[in-house]
Amino acid sequence: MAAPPRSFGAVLPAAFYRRPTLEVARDLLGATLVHETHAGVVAGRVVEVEAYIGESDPGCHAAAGPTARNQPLYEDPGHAYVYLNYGVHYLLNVVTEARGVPAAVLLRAVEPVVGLDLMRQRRAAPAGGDAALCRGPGNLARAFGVDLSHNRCSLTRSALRLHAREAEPGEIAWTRRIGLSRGSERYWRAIIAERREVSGTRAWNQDYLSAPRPRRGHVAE
DNA sequence: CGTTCGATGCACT
DNA sequence: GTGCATCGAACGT
Repeated sequence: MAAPPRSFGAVLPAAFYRRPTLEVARDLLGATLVHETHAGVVAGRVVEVEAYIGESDPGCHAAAGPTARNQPLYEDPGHAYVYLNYGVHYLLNVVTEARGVPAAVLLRAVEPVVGLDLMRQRRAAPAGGDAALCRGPGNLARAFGVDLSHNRCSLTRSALRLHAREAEPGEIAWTRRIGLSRGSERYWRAIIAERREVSGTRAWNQDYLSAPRPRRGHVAE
């Protein structure tokens, strides 16, 4: 069998997610995403996230108000919002703010830490090596075995969890969001700078050099 | 290095 | 019927 699972920080409590989304996004950098399944344990350190905040955010799935699909965004902070994108990839979000306030943080990339063999299996050993195993939100979900069955699951109680970071994450940079048809002008993507596991081109990742700081004020009423 | 394009399922109009 | 919070292969510079 594999080596005994190493210990991580404490599981992040619901109160962690019940805060302004940009603060949650920032504080998720360096946290550890863990998933235990019958196939084994995988874990990785979060290095890239994006915030989606409210019905006034054109990039947020709640931009047109509540629908059947985006219902989890309106529910309890600390739960997962998973959906199928482009008919091909599952994307994993963590719900933030408060009940009734549709907001979430998209997990876009982690640095593989535990269960690399299982990740390689699930990802069919991608070109780019281990740094690419969980680079990009679709790849991350695949490497972690996350699919629609994890929609609405509690990230504070289930086999899919986030653990508090145990060390400072390093330099954090805010950039424009990537890949959106609307809302890409907002600097709501946070990355740990200079990490090979972060997705996007050099241009996208250097965009922060002239970027304003993210605006505050997206707090639940 | 860069850009373009097809695959693919389903929510939404 | 339209349009994606993507990915990787294929091609151009």
